[in-house]
Amino acid sequence: MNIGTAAEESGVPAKTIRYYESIGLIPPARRAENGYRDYSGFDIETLKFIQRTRKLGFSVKDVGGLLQLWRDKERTSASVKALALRHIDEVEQRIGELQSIRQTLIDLTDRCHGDDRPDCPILDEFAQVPNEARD
Amino acid sequence: MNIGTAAEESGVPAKTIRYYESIGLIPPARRAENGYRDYSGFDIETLKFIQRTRKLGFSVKDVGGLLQLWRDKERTSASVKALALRHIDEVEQRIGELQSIRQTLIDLTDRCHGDDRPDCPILDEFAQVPNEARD
DNA sequence: CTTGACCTTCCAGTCACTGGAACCCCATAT
DNA sequence: ATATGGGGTTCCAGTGACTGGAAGGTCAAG
Repeated sequence: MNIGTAAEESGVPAKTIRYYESIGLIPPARRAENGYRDYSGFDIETLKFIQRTRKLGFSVKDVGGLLQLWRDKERTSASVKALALRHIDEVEQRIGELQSIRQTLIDLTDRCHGDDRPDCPILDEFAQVPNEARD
Repeated sequence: MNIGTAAEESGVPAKTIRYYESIGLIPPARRAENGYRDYSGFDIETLKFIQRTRKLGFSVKDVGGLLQLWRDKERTSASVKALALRHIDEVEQRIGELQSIRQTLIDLTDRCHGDDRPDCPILDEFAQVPNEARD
């Protein structure tokens, strides 16, 4: 199977497959006689695995770890769960930050009339003291 | 004021101030006789403005836009509000994505016993069909 | 006069791709 | 036979927003 077909089947762009090979996330592909990369059904499964974990926000490094655990039939489920739980922590951390940002922005935009006049509480807030010096 | 002091006062690292200058987000700093960058209180205000908007997740490009609006006394509050509302949309979008990721990961980890045995629903899910083919 | 803490520039690395140039290969239509 | 179009190959550069580090100049204190 050529890289284009592998890309289609796995959902990972051809360019990205080559990139994953170049950084060692996947082993170098077998080559056909003409020099083209040649992929098997198993390779596609690996690419799909990568695709799914990437979509769940795991870093490429973590995906590498997950791939190793996947291949290692002696792994403990605890080691996998630990990696996943750590990632959940990071995601929740980020959600919290974004929610705080969101609330601040909503407070600001609520106070801005948003018309033709130049005076704007949003810019005022960006320009003035952050919060506590208003007391 | 030297760059180190400006960094301290504004909260923007010296390295980052130079970077902002290099990409044109801020104009080239005045130079003292020894060639050192020299910052004024007004420069510090600008850096603080940048710091605050960056912390609210605006891209450097958007921060540039906000700086222009800030300097332009003829701007309309509507233009500022529009930029902010657009950013709120992006933030909410991202929060939604992360919440969906979080839920998926929690569902997965809940089903994983996390002990010494190798069988693990998390890896199974990453390896198997995504969702719909389970039906 | 030396030490250490500043400052300067410039280049490289991060993360995870993505775009593009320049080239090769292959099947089909003319 | 050949032109065309669509694969594939490599390698280099760019993205965003910094950050680290090397190599060197400057300055105040001991």
